[in-house]
Amino acid sequence: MYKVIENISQIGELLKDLQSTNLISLDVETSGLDPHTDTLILLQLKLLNNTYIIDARKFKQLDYIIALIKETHKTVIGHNIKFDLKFLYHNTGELLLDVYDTQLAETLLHAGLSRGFYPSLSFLCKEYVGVNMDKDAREIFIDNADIILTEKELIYSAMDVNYLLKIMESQMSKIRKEDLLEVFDLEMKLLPILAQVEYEGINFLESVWMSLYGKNLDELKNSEMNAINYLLENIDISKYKNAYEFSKDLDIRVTTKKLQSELESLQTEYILEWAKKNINIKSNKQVLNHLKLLGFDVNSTGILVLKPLREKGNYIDKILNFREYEKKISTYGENFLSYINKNTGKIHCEFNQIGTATGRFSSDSPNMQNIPADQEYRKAFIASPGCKIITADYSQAELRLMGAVSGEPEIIHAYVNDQDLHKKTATFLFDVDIDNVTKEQRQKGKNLNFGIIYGISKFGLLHTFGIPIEEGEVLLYKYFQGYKVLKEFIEYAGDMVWKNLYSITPLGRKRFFEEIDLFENNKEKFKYESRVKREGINHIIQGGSADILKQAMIDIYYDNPFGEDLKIRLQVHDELVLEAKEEIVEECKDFVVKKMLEAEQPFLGEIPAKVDYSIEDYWIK
DNA sequence: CATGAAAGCGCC
DNA sequence: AAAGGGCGCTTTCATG
Repeated sequence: MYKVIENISQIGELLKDLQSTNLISLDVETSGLDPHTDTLILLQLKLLNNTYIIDARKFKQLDYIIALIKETHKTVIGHNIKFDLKFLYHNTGELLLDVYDTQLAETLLHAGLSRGFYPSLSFLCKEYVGVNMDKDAREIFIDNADIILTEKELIYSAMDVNYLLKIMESQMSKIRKEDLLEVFDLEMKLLPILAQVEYEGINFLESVWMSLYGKNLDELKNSEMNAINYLLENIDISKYKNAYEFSKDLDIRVTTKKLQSELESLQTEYILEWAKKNINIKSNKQVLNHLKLLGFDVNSTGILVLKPLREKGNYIDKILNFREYEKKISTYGENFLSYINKNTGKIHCEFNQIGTATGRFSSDSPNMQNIPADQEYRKAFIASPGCKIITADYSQAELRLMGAVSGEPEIIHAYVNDQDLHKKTATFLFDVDIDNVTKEQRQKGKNLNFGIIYGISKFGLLHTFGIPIEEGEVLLYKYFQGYKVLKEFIEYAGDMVWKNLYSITPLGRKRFFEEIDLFENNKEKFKYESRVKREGINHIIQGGSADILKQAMIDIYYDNPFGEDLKIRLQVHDELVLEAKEEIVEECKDFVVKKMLEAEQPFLGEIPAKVDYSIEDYWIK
């Protein structure tokens, strides 16, 4: 059963229980998803076998309770607890730091498995406790801040904290069995940091963004007109009897019989006018037909296919030009303003700390990890008054880590002696002295270096860089003649991944692969085996690098001597964006860089860790 | 009309 | 034999 708490006189038993246990199951009910604009309605706590439901609208000493839990270092168990932390932080000013998240733990235990796998609370209750949770309490409270509580709401709310401890215990035994304790610990320490980062958001200067929008909107319209005009001038309209014939060839959808007959009666001289209005070059299906009419032999309109065929002023040039602006206007235009928080005026994206199979973050609402790298866009994300933005990123984190985990002496030697690794690779590829490497040769060296991390083949080199198959084959051969130990490592690691059906980062993060028994044929099996090896090897490097930046974030946060004067704002895979008080920004930068280097160095052996940084009024690399 | 897949492309 | 890793957002298009 449960006990409802509405005022201070009712907390005696709760305080007594707090002295007897270190484990608290916790959940909140709110009127919506945004801590800045929505209302905290209930806080449910389960300690030992007692469930307390605090009506946060009436109970005035919530800050006291949360501070007590925080200061006595109780472990707070929740499901997607980042959400709860943000609401509690907003309502009490206290950020709980000792947490266990059942959802995050489950994600960690299944990293890489079954796409779209979503560990909901009801799923875990069924899985670990064998209980069917018939209804989610959350929905009852949405947009219902003034709800009058009846037994129904209270029972549902109590249910949400009822099984968390049991789930945690079962998960912990799995975590130990899988030897995931260290990475688990890393994730749980990171979690509250992200709650605060998301809660605080980053300043956004709408005027900078919208002046780009205005400029790009003109460019978009021009480029669209250019493309359509070019198309209509370069295909033979006279061969079509009427507009319907033309629409079929262009694959413009004609959905009704009525429209069809109208088009059939539209004679040749009116086709152009109609076409100008109805051709949609955002439709790649249509563009593919345009290209065929213009004599290009292509089966896709993707940039990798089109780029080699691009010539200044031809249709492909015009389409690619249009697409560039279309992206800017649609994803990075007016729509983006809807992410400005009504209360704070800032952007509060979500960071999903195990948003990927490899252990990298993902970001959404908005995705702050794919904002155009142009200075002009990033200038819209600015420091608060009296503050500066520090941008700090690892230099070639993945390549350094690849050198270290493989033990490849040539890579180690290059970094130890501060050589340009891409140039060094070029010396192997083209049998030249490092001082005589041309720009083009260095570029190919770079392509190969990154390609290797991704498990590229000679076909991939053709597809991505247009390097002919024969040349690609030679380049790969020479690459591995130069980096023999790396080649051995890749082969060994691939065999291990395929044998174990998981791969593992230096910190111990695992990425799992499905066991598939039944293959239709050897071809299918070979295909899967290749994929597992490729993705598994990549996980060691990509996931290993992710571990390092996560560790750095933890060290920066928990050792921060500057308090409120230094804050993490964003994370972009190998880069941190922070904000610091102007007067002490140099010291803050030194501290951040030091912590990042210290997090990376233990994984690099002899290879020196390296961090680049900048200090500006806005986000810039 | 709603929904989901696919294509395409922004970032590291 | 297959043929570069990891994401999220926007648009079109097919389906029910």
